[in-house]
Amino acid sequence: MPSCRLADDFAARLLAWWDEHGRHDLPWQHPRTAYRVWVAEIMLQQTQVSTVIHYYRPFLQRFPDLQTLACAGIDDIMSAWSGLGYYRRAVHMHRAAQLCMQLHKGALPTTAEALLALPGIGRSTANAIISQSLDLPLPILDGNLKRVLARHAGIAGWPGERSVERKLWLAAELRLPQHRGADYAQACMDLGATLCRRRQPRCGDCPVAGDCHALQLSQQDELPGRRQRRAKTQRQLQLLVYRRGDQILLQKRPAIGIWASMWSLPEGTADPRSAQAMQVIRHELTHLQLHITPWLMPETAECMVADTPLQWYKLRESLQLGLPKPIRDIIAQLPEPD
DNA sequence: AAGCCGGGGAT
DNA sequence: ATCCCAGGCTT
Repeated sequence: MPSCRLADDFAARLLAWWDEHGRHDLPWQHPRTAYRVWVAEIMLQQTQVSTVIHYYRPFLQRFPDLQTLACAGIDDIMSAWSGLGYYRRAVHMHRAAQLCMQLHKGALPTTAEALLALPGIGRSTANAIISQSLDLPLPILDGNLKRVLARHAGIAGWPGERSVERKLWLAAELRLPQHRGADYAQACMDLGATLCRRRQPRCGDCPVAGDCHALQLSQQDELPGRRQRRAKTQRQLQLLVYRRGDQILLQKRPAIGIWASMWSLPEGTADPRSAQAMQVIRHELTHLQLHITPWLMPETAECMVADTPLQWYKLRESLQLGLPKPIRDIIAQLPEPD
């Protein structure tokens, strides 16, 4: 069967390359327990290794096992997550940990199906956890693999499209080895991260360049295809800065929407006759552009009643809470109290 | 199928 | 400025 030859060749060459040139010292590789791999995989969703590196060890120090995470308060978890972005991941992880306490005797389940049922875990993440912690060969399809496979198999189109994604999953399955599932998953990602990069791929060093479709046709720069880009919607955000001596008033964001469940500055409208507009901050997200106007409220102003919790914090303490970056920046540039 | 959800790094 | 990153969830 030709597909077996493909799998053997591809995986064997990749593994041989990885043994010598791969990354063997990432913090979640030692030991490769399910909990440690899970935390890493969630942090790594849409987030680069170079960023996650700074968060992973402190997070594990604070939440060394699944039970600790399940029993922790969401504020503690959000604080540890602060700066990583996509904060819903932290909420999902907390809920997943509690579900594991109820349904799986306090451990992560050991089948992809059961993992898939947990919030925050899709097919790729489930397979990544199983393959790495149990050393079983299962296909994964993250940003690295989408690029590697689109090029090696010559799959055109934007991977966000269903039809393209289906082809990519099939290509991933066809290349699976019989053994060394954990090393193979890591090898695939290392190939994408270090050689088969978006720009300037190092095809001269690639172990699977010999039968790479993109290289044969010089299509490395065209594959994978890009999404059609759209204009970002613009959104205004008015934030209120209430000072009381060395304290500042913060408000919990709603559980849905941007910065879900995080502490932030209260949102509302200010009277420009009494409040002082600070410098407008532009904050880019994937799908929209925020124009944030912070309003310095007069000291005598009363804060309106809100539908989410309000809390006074000392300036210095507030910066330890885990605030969205623009909020941190606004607070950091406030003048010190007299 | 398309929209939503952050922040940082590279170019 | 623009693109991309160890994606998944919701509508």
